[in-house]
Amino acid sequence: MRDIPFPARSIYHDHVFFHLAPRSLRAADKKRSSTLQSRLAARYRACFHARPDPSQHMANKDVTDPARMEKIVSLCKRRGFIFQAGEIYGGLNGCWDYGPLGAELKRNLKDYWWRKTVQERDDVLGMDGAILTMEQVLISSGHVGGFADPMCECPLTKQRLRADQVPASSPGVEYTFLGASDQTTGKTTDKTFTVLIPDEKQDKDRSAQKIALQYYRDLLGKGSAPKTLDNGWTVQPGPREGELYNPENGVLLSEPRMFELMLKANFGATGDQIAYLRPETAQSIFCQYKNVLDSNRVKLPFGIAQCGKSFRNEINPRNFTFRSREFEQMEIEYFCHPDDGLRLTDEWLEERLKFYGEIGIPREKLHILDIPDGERAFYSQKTYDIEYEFPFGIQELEGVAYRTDYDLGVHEKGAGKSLVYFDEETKEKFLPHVVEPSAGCDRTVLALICEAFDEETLTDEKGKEDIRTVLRFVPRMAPIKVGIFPLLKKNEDQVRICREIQKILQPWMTVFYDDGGALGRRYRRQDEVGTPFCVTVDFETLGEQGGELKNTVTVRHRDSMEQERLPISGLLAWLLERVR
RNA sequence: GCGGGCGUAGCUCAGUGGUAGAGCGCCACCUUGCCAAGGUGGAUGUCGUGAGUUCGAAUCUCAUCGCCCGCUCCA
Repeated sequence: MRDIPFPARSIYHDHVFFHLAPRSLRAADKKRSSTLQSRLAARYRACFHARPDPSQHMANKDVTDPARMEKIVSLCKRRGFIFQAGEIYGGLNGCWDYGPLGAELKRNLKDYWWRKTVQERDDVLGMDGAILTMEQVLISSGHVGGFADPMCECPLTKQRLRADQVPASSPGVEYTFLGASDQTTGKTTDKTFTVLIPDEKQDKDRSAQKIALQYYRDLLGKGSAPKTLDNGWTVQPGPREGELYNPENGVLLSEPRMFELMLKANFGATGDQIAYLRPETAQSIFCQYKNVLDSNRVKLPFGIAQCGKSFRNEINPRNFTFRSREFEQMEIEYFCHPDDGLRLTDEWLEERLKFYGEIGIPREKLHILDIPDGERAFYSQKTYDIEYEFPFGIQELEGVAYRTDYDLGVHEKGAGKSLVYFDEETKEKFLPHVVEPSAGCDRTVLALICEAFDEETLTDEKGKEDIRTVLRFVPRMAPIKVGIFPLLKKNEDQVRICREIQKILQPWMTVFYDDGGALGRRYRRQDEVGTPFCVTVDFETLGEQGGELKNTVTVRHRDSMEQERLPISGLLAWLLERVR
């Protein structure tokens, strides 16, 4: 991908930059362009006071790279990173299993996050809450009822509209059609269709018939045969009380339906007790905030971190593991004095960006959105989205949200228990505010793979070209740290020494022994799964070429393909320094 | 959930009503003294699943599951 130079601009701190590499669009897809363009334009408005003309930077740069994504998905399956859940039964939509290498990768990410956020900080404690969640908790948080918007559907355009956002219709005449038939196929329908034609419209009967025919044409099949409106129609003044009409075409919308956004679990002897699978790990933290505080002698500001599974009934899982029904979150709820909330939100953003750098996602590939007023959740005073340039588009990895005292407030009220904090020093009593850096674990794993994936063209002495597929994980994320190979598998001494080296390294890191095929091929196999180092035991190791190189091995580097000679005795220390 | 496209070996795909295929990968043996594809042999499929039409279905029809694109949604 080519990058168009663009000035980064500081918006609130000198050290935080908005990365504005404007993404452009596939010229072939105009419809898509316009949506994306408007979305991007909105982002520019959101991020800048004085904004540059986005259109200047939109050209000639593909925002998506489906071919690259296909290769990544294929590699993931072929080498055992990620499989579709229940694949042999046809697969379960929106669910994925991590294979051997994927599990290592994900574990490395979670372990590193835990180490950095919990173990190496004095002010953050860990917890691990239950997945099954009481309905009461989620009623208080607003997940039951509150966030599930009733939606209506337009039978003509199939558009979905939020019932509470449909504007009132102006007075007119409501036509109800009672059915139609197709003269050639003989197909008929008695489905009714209702449309409101506003009073100011001329020739209402014709307008109503035209739109009804459009509806029945879609229903009966798109053949060219004329359709007839059977049974005529009825007319009454509209709009009727309590009914909603599509503002664009006047069509009567379907009854509002609630969308089930959470997954339920039934249990108890007769299965009539219900609980929800948590839609986020945050709620158990809020509910246990007081217990953690009381049992650990901590003072504000402090945080509680949790990593674990959450579940959402995604309408439309998509983009490989990016949007799944079951996913893992890495969340921190950082409790603080109300005066410190905004400052800490900025500090956490910076902290989290540092983290992404440490796991191998460069700052240039991250986009930070400062979500403007009106687009944030109503309780949030500040929200940053950290987005990554996936091959399928720029998508969110993490949100850093200043949630004020909303969460503790609703649980205090819902549970009827005081969650007020008493500051010994200032003698002040208050409900703590919360800053929440909430990261998607599976998304980050996907970002790690996407970022690491590379195809390198090598040219040998004869000028022959060869493509090397390599995953350039930073060593601390790599599923396998070291490959161990005998130069010749028939040489018993080489094999024995390899096994000895394996025993030395195994307690400290993942290693992989391989003696299959030519040595170069083994190197390439490890490149493809991102193993940063390979150790080869050869004839020098055995001391056959004079004693000088005895007990040394070749260490080969994944990225440069260069080699160096190291003594076996120093191997463990040398590797530990580089893989942690 | 709606509309369009698609589903054949581990992967990428060819095969449009008449014996299930190719390349790569994989396994075994040989060869190989440090960057893949040299030799010999081998395994692999209920053609996504189920029903229907047909003497006969990977191929046609319907349903279903899944994937991709677009809408919609994303606390």
